[in-house]
Amino acid sequence: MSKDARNARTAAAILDAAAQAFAEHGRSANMAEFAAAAGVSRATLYRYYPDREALLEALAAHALAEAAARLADAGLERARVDEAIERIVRALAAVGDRYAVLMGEIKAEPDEIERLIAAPMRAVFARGLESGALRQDFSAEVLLELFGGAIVASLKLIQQGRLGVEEASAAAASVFLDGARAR
Amino acid sequence: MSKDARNARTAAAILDAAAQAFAEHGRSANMAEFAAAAGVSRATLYRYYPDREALLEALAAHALAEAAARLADAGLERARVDEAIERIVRALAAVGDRYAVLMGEIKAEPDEIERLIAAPMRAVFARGLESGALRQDFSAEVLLELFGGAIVASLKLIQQGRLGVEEASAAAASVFLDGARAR
DNA sequence: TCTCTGTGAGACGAATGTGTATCAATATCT
DNA sequence: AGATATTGATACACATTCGTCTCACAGAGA
Repeated sequence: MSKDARNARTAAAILDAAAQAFAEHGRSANMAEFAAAAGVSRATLYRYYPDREALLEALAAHALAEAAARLADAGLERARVDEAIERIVRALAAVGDRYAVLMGEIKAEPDEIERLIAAPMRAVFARGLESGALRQDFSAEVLLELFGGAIVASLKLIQQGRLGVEEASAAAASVFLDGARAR
Repeated sequence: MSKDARNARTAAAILDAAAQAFAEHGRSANMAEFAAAAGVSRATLYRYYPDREALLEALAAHALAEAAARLADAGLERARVDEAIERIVRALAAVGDRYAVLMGEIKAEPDEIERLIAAPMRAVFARGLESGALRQDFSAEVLLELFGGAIVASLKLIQQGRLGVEEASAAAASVFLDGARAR
């Protein structure tokens, strides 16, 4: 294996371990804990990520990229609005399952989040409002926020092991959708 | 004013200021910041609350007591299920508006939370399931969690100033209720 | 084998936050 | 006014974490 490839592999391994350690120890996880989780010395960790912020940034970028990829793969614009909403829940639940703790801590560019995550969702809701599939008495923004609440709730159910990913996604999508649908 | 009354007043003032500072500076607020927010020296702060944990505990107890009081005043058991759910949202939105940041940080006794907050809500949902007012395909636990997600979403809308307390409460209650109601 | 690169181990200084102690100044009570 | 309690300011010891640095060691490649 070339040294570049090995470096990239180590960097990725550190990132994966960091994500896990972050989920376990919470927001206050040390660089030492990240290093330990990655099976690497603290010195090495600093060689790959010059400081804590860089690590968190890389972590956020990683999670963001994965979520964006799943969302892009979901073919939202070609699906009916209610089907699209179900797909969004499933896509984000699958990713958020591993990165949920980052939610309140992310250092990613808000522009990127807006462009890759919020915009596609917003488009679905706008379409739903325009086509009359969604109730008209609340704005897309408000519906989007409530939808986010449902997703977060489903993530909690998943993390507590009370429901599987599929069940939790279905519950969140079904309840939200029945509530947000035009009658 | 007697010294006891004055002490109590100072303690309360510190607590109020701490709640505000906590909401502003977030989870990592210093004792120094709490003291400054209360217009009191750090030494005095330590005289009233021997350590950080004691302060946070008192803060949580305060918030919990207020939420519990509002919930108890709501007369949930005497209202129809959907009306009770609307009242819960309004009650918790009014309190959570000021204490939302504590959500993930509370040091309160889980028993107390269960007894004062979760149990009354659970009772409403159990009643709704039993009477057929709520859909039967999800457990009370799951519905409760999704309901919590809706409430948190409404708190976010309130804090961002995008909706008033009344509007946000109404939106959360209406969307959740339409989604959770039996058809 | 020799060299080079990456790594682990550990020491280190700087910064920050916590909780304690002291003392002078101020407000309150008698 | 005089005694007492409360406060602010300040200094301190202690712990934690961060980020840097050095050095010895092991493995890959020439």
